[in-house]
This record gives sequence, C-alpha cells and structure tokens, in this order.
Amino acid sequence: MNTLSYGLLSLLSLKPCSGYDLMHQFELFWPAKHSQIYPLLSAMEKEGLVSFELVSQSDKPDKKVYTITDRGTAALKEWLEGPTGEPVMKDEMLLKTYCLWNTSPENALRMFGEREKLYEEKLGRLEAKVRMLEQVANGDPDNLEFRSHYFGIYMLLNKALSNTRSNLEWCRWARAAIGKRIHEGGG
Amino acid sequence: MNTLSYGLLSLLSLKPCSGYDLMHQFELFWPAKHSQIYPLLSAMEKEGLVSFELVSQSDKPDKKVYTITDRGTAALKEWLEGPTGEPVMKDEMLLKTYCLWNTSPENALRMFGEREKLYEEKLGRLEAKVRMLEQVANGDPDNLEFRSHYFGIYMLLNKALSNTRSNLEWCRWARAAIGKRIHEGGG
DNA sequence: TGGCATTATGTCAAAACTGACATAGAAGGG
DNA sequence: CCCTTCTATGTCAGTTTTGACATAATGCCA
Repeated sequence: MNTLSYGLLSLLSLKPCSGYDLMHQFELFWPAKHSQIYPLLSAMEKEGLVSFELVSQSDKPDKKVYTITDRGTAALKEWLEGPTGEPVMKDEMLLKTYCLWNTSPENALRMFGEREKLYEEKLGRLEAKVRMLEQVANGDPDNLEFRSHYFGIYMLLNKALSNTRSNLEWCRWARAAIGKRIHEGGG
Repeated sequence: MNTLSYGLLSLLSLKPCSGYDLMHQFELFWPAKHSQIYPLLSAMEKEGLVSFELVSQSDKPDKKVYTITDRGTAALKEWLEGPTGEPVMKDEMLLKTYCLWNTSPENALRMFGEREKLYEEKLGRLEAKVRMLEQVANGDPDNLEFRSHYFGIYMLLNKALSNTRSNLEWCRWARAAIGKRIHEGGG
C-alpha cells in the first residue's frame, strides 16, 4: 500500500471507475501512467480493497469497473487520520530558469511563451470543470455541505485555479521582464 | 544524462559547489536525496562534464567542490535549446482532499492547519532568500540585467513566493470553509 | 480498404528515486 | 565525557515510475 494506492481508493470512494478513468482523473494531482495503475488495481483487488465487474460497452471496448470494498473504505479512513507527505514539485522549467543567462533572450522568450500556452490550456480545462461542478451542485458550490462528495473537488479546483492563474501571471511577467531587457540592449 | 544531471550543471554554471551544497539548493525546485546526487556527480565527473577539487576545511569536514567544465557548459546550452518537460506535482494532501467527506471536519481542520504551518515556514525561508538577493543585487533586483547570474534566481524566487502565498491563502480559506460548516452543524 | 485517434487493458525491462546503513570531523550543551 | 546536531560523503537493496512493446474494439475520414 503506497500513496498511489490510497489515491486510487480516494477516487473510488466517490464512485466506481475503470482504471482508464482513474488514470485521467489523476492527471491533475498525481500523474501516473496506465502501466503503474493497472497492476496496482489488480494487486488491490487481490487484497480485497476493491472489487471489479466487467462491463460491456457497445460503442467502445469493454472495461473493468472497480468499486471500493468495506475493507478499502476502512483503509482509506485510517490513511486520512495519519500523517500527510510533503508536496513534491518537479519542474524542468525551474532548472532552466536558474541558469537562464546561459542562453539567448530570444530562446528564453520562446521557453516562457510555450509555458504560458501550457498554463492557458490548463486554465481552460479547469474552468470547464468548474462549470461542470456548478451544474452538479445546482448553482453555487459555496453552499456544498462538508459531507457532500463534491466538497473536496470544489476545494481542489479552487487550489488548482489559483495556482494556475499565479503561474500564468508569472510567465507573462517573465516575458515582459526579458522583453524589456532585449529592447534596452541589455543582452 | 537525465533531467537531474542537467539540473546539477545548471546550479554549477553559477558557481562551483559541493554535492552537499547542491542537495540543499535543489530542495526548492527538484527535491533529491544525497544518495542520488553523489553517484550522479561521480558519473558526470567520469564523463568530463564536471571536475572536482578536494577542499580542506578547518571548522567542518573536508569536501569535494565540483566545477562545470567546457563540455558541461556545452551540454547545458544544448539542453536549454531543447524541449522542456511538463511540471509534475505530487501532493498527498490533494489525494486526501478529494475524499475529505470520509473523515471528520475536526480531522480536516487539523490537516489544513498542519499544511498552513508548512507553507508559513516555507514563506519565511523564501523571504529570507529574497533579502539575501537584495543584498547581492545592491538594492532592487528589478534592475538585474539578463546576463546577471542572479536574474534567474530572481525569477524563481518570484514564482516560489507567489505560489506559496497562494497555497497559504488556500489553506486559510479551506479552514474557514470547514469551520463555517462545523458551526452550521453541517457535518 | 487502409490509416488514424480514442478507448481499454496488460506486461516488462530499465531508469529514477528512497530509506537505511555506514563513516567521520567539528561544534555546542549538559 | 557523552549526546546531539550539523556538515560531509558514500553504498545498496528495495520501491516507484517510466517507456516500450503488445493486443484489440470502435469510430471516423479518405
């Protein structure tokens, strides 16, 4: 039982999902490939933390829908009471920024432009999720109760939105700072 | 040559450092243990990307100070021109937040309280670094030139500060949102 | 009919990373 | 004098994670 296993239980506590679904939902806060998720689910099924059901689909390939068991829920609740690991951020962009003076201002502008685009796309996807949440929450997510299955998602979306906006602003500020130095003939 | 190797070259392009120093400087943007850094530096030395010198210290144990070589600088510049990997964030707190309705509001408050403290401490460390940068930049870091060795660090500190402040605010907002629901008898 | 994207699941070798073990000099407190 | 903390470097077994390989059904476009 590692952190990713508990993450799978966390998502499954909301509703039953296929491994494929879980992988896509994970992207936001714990990126993992299918080659890691499928064997883990299989192992968790053997331990009795989750169960699965084969579901036939007419328009798509069949899938295995996993459901959390009582044992899984018990493990989940125990995990929630325990200590929480520190956040880990790994961003190649930061490593490059550190030694930015080793490249041309033009290349630096390109780098930050690409990163800006990435954050813009992420922001768009997040805003779409917020609109979806507003629909299922019947209007204002601020009225969600603590026991609502959507309360946690609402909090996560708030964090992701403010982080992404902050990062987007940073890219724009960096591009302006570099541009200013190009026109000043700084180099 | 993986991303961490280039990260080491990036830090070494600023000034020669020991492995121990590098490890501590990495904490901010690519956490790595000494058990990963020491063997990597050794391998990079064999490939001629860095060289080292044994430095005796009277007040502390001796150390190996690594310096980037011409080959290392060439590799660094090539890396800066290439594609940049997407940022990866792994945070157990987010996994727990997703299924927060499975625990008590009191435990949720504790979790966010601990996280708030963590971000407060991080903010303090960052602000200390900003003050150090202001000293070496002779006042306003906004006047740093693109070619300055400190320009990149200035940009990184800006990002880290705004991210940490954003995360701190999020923790406080979350605690208020949970507290409100406790007093409303929501549960 | 062939090619491509999406959905869907799986295996496996290799790479990245962690945690524990191991050593050791120096400083500071009790 | 012992204990702890900090500095400093190293190894290694085990865990986590990736990237490649493998298969296959469906829909869509040409």
